[in-house]
Amino acid sequence: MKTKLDPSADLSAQIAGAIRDAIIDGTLPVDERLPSEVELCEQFDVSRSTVREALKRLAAQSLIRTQRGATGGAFVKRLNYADAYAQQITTSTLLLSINEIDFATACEARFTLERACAPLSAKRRTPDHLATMRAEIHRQGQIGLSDEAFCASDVAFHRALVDAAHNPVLSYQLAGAVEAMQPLMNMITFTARDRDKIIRLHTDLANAIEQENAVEADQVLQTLARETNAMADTVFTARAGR
Amino acid sequence: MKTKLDPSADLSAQIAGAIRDAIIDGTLPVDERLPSEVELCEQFDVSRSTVREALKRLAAQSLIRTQRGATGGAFVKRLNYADAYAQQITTSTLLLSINEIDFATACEARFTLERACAPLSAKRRTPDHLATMRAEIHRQGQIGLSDEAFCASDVAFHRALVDAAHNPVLSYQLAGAVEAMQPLMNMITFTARDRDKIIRLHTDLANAIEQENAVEADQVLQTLARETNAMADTVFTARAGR
DNA sequence: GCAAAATTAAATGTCAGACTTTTGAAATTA
DNA sequence: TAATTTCAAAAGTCTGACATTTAATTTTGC
Repeated sequence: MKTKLDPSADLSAQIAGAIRDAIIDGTLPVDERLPSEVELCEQFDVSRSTVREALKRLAAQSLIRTQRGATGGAFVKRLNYADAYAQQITTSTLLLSINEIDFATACEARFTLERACAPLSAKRRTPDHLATMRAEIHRQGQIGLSDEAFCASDVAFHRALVDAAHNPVLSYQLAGAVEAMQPLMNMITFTARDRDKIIRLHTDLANAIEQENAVEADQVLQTLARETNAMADTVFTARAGR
Repeated sequence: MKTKLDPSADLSAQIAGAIRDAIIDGTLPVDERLPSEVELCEQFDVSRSTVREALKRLAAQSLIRTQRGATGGAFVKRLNYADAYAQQITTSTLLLSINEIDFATACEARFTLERACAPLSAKRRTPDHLATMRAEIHRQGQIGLSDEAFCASDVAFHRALVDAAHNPVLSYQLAGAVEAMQPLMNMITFTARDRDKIIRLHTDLANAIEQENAVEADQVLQTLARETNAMADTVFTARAGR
């Protein structure tokens, strides 16, 4: 079964597109083995290099995995959350940095999404998630903690808050927003007073979630959003002044 | 400057990773030309096929674009929203379908995110967005409209609602959630009465947004979420019964 | 001298064929 | 029967060639 391609356009992109479509619409189910490279050469009437370039494109999108050896080949990959996260985060991070999204916009998006999540988290949180949140709060209070480590802990704290909603789709969407902001957050140097303020708000938030108090959690998140913006403003105006 | 690679692992993946890192951390700025394929061969001490496979991986993630000809080469691409959307939607769609996310979970995520957006939309909506919403409502009322077209219009309506918040990061995040749900939505056949109900709620929602009434908009969205779940339940239990 | 046309060079795109490495299965042997 | 060897299929890599595209350069014609 020869499949026709447009010889004037990029062949490997066309082949990758054809296979991608077959995966998305279910023609090629998960764990199905694709034809071998040589068979694909014959099917599309191209050389092996071209087929291989197409397969690498698909591998880069986590659509296939390959195995070497006798029973090896390219298989439709069961896309897992870890791979999807990783891809979403590179894309989101680049989108923010390249398109010069300002801190306020990214911050608004992040806290808007988190506030949406909070009522569900308050209702469904388990001791496990609360423990993670408390542990991160404790870490944030340690002296000598670098700004990067503080920000990383901040991400972990908010991640736990989101995961507590027990909705994998929400977790997936929000992970992108929160993690993509990290490079922006890392531009800020937090003063000791800033950190204290954040830690206090985190504690309030954890308490509200523990008490299943969605209204209180929402208010804390609003305050946290305002404070974060204010801190960023201070840093950026000071930097612009020099 | 030779860069060392681990010869036991996938070479093209390592090269792609090295270049990707350089792009993400800003070492390679937007529109910068990468070394030519031959130069990359020398730098990494591999053959041209391997270099090309690495470049195709990067192209698949929209990190580079290539130009042929004398002054051509591979350039760091300015990632735009359209490309980022497209990638996010393929990933989200696959994640939902492959991991058997149930309708209720996806639906909850979608409406939770939309409800987060609604207050901002109510505050910032322009006549333009309202006009789009009204136009889609009108289309949804046309007789003889196929289920697919109805769903597509539904997506367009909610997209306009989200875009009215005037936050590109929110639009980006939500587009993934809403569009990824479309295959699930397309499994549902809406009865005429269902459509009427949805159209009435859409009208209420557009009115609330027009009147800048965030509370009302939130309540309508909650109702819409409940109704959508109920309709899906009816369809799925009926299907399971047979 | 200037504009159009032809040439050239550099880069990606494609192809063909060889060799290497991995890996499971089959054949052989103790 | 169990361990070992052999084999074959498949992906991974390399080399070298040719095709195509594109901009810069050179040549030509007036």
